Amino acid sequence: MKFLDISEVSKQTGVAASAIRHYEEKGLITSLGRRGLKRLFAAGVLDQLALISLGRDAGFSLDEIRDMFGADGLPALSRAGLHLKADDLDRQIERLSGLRDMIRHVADCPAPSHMECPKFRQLIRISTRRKRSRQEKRALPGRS
Amino acid sequence: MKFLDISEVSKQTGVAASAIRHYEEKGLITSLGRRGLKRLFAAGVLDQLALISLGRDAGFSLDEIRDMFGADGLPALSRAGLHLKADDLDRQIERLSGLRDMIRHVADCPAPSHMECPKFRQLIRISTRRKRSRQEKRALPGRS
DNA sequence: CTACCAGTTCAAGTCGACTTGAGGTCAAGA
DNA sequence: TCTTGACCTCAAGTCGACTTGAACTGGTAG
Repeated sequence: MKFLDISEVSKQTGVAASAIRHYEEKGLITSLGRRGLKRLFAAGVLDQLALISLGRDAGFSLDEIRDMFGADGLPALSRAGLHLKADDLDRQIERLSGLRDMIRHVADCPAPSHMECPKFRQLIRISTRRKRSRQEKRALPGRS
Repeated sequence: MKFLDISEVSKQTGVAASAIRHYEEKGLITSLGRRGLKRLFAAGVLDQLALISLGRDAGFSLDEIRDMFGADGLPALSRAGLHLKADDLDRQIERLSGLRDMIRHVADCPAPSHMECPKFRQLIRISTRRKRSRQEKRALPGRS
C-alpha cells in the first residue's frame, strides 16, 4: 500500500492541508503514522475526504459527519440514527427541488415582481412545509 | 392590507426578530414603514422569509439570496445567472441523493467497516464527480 | 556535515450570520 | 400625565470551520 504525505492528499482532493489537519484533530480521519514529523496517509483518506466534503455541502457539521462515518469507518450512530439522517436528506432534497423550481420560475416568469405571481407564491407554500430536524436546531436560541 | 409588527412576523415564521432586522439591514427584505420606531411589515414578508430560510438551507449566502430574489421581488441576476444557480442546485441535489444512499448503505451493510465495502466505495466515486461552482468558491484560499 | 524546505505545533485571526447587552424611544393604557 | 413594555440602535460577542503566522524539526540532497 502506498503512503501519501499531506501535500499529495491535498493536491489530489483539493482540500487544503490546514483543513486536513483540522479534520484529523477533530477525529474525522486518521493518519497511519509519521515519517519524522510528517503525517502519512493511506490512500483511503482520499475517499474519506470526498465524503466529508459531500457531507459539508449537505449542511452537516463536522461532528455530525464523524458520527455518521467515523474516522475508522465505524459510525457512532445506530442504524436508526443513520436512517434519520437519511430522512433529513430526503426532506432537504425535496426542499432544494422546490427552490430550484422557484429560481427557474423567477428566471422565466414575465411578471414584474415574482412575489406578485400566484404561481410563484404557490411554489413557496409547497416547499416550505417540512423542514429537517437539523434546521430546527439552527433556529433555537443559542445556548452559547 | 394588514400590517405586521416584528414580533408577529417572528411568531408566524419562527425567525428571530434580530435575524429579521439583520435581513432588512442586508437588503433581503424591506419594511413598509414605522409606527413610531417600530417596523411595520406587509404580509408578503412571511413568504420572503420562508424563501430566505429555504435558500440558507440550500447553502446560499444572504448575498446570493438577495441577488436571486431581491427585497422587492426584483432579482439582480440575469435570467442566465438564475439558471446557473438552478443548475448548481441540480448538481447539489444529485450529490445529496448520493450521500443519502451512502448513509442508508452504512446503516444496512453488514461489512465491519464501510470503507472496505466495494459497493460503498463505488457510491463515493459516483457522487463525487460534479461539484457546484459555489463549492469551488469555498475551496479557494481566503483573500481576506 | 550542513543546509534546505516540506511539514509541524500552537495561538491568534477571519468570515458569515446572527445574538446579546446596554441604553434609548414612544404609542397606548390607567 | 405618567408609566409601561415592546421595539429601537449600535457595538461587541459567539460559533463553526478553517486560515495564517511565527517559531521549530528532521529526512534528504549536495
